[in-house]
Amino acid sequence: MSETIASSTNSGTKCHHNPQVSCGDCRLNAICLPISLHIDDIDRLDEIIQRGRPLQKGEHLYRANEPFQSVYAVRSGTIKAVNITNDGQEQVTGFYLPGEILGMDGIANNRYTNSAVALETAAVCEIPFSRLEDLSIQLPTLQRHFFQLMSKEITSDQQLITLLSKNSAEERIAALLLSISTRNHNRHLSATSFRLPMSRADIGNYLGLTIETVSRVLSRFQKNDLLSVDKKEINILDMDGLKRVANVEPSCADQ
Amino acid sequence: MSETIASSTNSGTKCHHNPQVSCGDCRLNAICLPISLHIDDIDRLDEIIQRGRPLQKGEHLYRANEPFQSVYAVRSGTIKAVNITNDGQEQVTGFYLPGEILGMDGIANNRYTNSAVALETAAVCEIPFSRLEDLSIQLPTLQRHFFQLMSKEITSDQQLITLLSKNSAEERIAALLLSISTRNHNRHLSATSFRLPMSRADIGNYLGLTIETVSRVLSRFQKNDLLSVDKKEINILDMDGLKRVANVEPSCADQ
DNA sequence: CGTCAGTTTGAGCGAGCTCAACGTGAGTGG
DNA sequence: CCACTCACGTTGAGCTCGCTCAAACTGACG
Repeated sequence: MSETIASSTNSGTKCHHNPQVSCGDCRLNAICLPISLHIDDIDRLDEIIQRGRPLQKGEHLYRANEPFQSVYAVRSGTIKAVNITNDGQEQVTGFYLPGEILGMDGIANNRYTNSAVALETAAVCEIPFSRLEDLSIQLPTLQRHFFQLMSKEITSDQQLITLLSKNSAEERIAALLLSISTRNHNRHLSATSFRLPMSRADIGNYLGLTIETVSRVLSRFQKNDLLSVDKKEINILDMDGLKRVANVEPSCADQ
Repeated sequence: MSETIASSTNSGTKCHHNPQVSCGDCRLNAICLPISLHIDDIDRLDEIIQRGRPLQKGEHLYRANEPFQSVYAVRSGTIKAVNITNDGQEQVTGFYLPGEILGMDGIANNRYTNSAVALETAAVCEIPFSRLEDLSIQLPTLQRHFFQLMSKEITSDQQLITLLSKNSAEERIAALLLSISTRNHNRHLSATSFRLPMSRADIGNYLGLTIETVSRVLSRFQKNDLLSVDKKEINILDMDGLKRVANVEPSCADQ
């Protein structure tokens, strides 16, 4: 495992948006692309990764239909992926938190099918895909890991399909809250107390609901003492109750 | 292109379920995994592919939670992928027609997350994944193509997410019909006249609708002279009208 | 002939949408 | 400092699309 590497080297600059930190030093390397790579191999991956200035809230990382060049790892902040429908509506297809990879939709046709927009100040690592392909040939572990990442995107998209097709408004919103909670926990943040990075409109769009319904359901959850809501601050008070509402067995959430 | 290969070699056995046909001889090799591979490379791919007896209607190709070993290319017939929810309901996440690849959901955790069930007598090519990985390292074109296939699965899942989240029952059903039409056309079959391989229940499950709604919408389409329906036989009478209902620009459908 | 799975059609209901009003807080400019 | 705006969120009232429940039809098969 590579977790020991992160703490053994210098980590003087603490700001999460800092573009200087290499993969070997990154606190996310246990859940990001470098997972299970050897030390030397992490350095080789590190060499192809480009780190630019942070994105401001609302700024595009890429736009649908642009030529595909790279996939991106979120370093800090949150990015949403948005699909533009034929009649001009937007569909949010995913929220990407630190350590998660986006842009893989662009591989199929060498054009992104989604747009990616920062929901708050966010820093990303750009991974030029052609160089990742080359490196994958030399490092079978990396090839396998990237296959797994894409497969994970497929399974989480299919989870969302199921959610949209089968579940009520309450179940959808509970499932999203639990998903964010779990992903925070995996990043060693609080599973019960966090700030939603996205607006009610984004939540509704993602879950196929109106903002009014999102608002009403959150109010209802609060009334039932499942959680407390203050604008975007969420405090889960009754985790098991929330899981019961989401129809999820007590141990897991989606993604 | 490899299309010329198919017709230049012997194709004495015409039955689509025939397990003897190699990739080089297969009439689907222009849209299946061998696409854009060189002749010699197709033979190397062919060596790792296993072809068993056809599946009967209702038979499982694999089940959710089984250890992942292989991905599968559909050779004939139709396979549906089904996700089992926590509370035991089934969600159809995709229909796979000849030339299409399924099973990629299993890569992430070395277990299938879906079950795969034959909707009619169907033959598949089994592609052991570990051998595909090895070959991908030796054939960069194959690696790239498999990345593209996975990406295509992601984009088509996201199309479905958008459909479920934003579109009415009529739009969803029109979109599905157009998708099947397009995919038939790509396989050099009629785009306007075909047999639905799946039941109303499967359609409804896939599209997040009840069987009653599916039936009513199809009746309405027939009443409006968009198509004629006779059990599972579909005849599209007004393609542009159907595309208008689906909110799709005249040239394309999903997947 | 009965049975059974799949499908069609009708009648009434309800979850979530639409429309509308109001509340809140941050920013801006006098 | 207040007045104003603007984005975002909350809450209420009524409506609608698709669901539920129920009945009847069709064709395949023993």
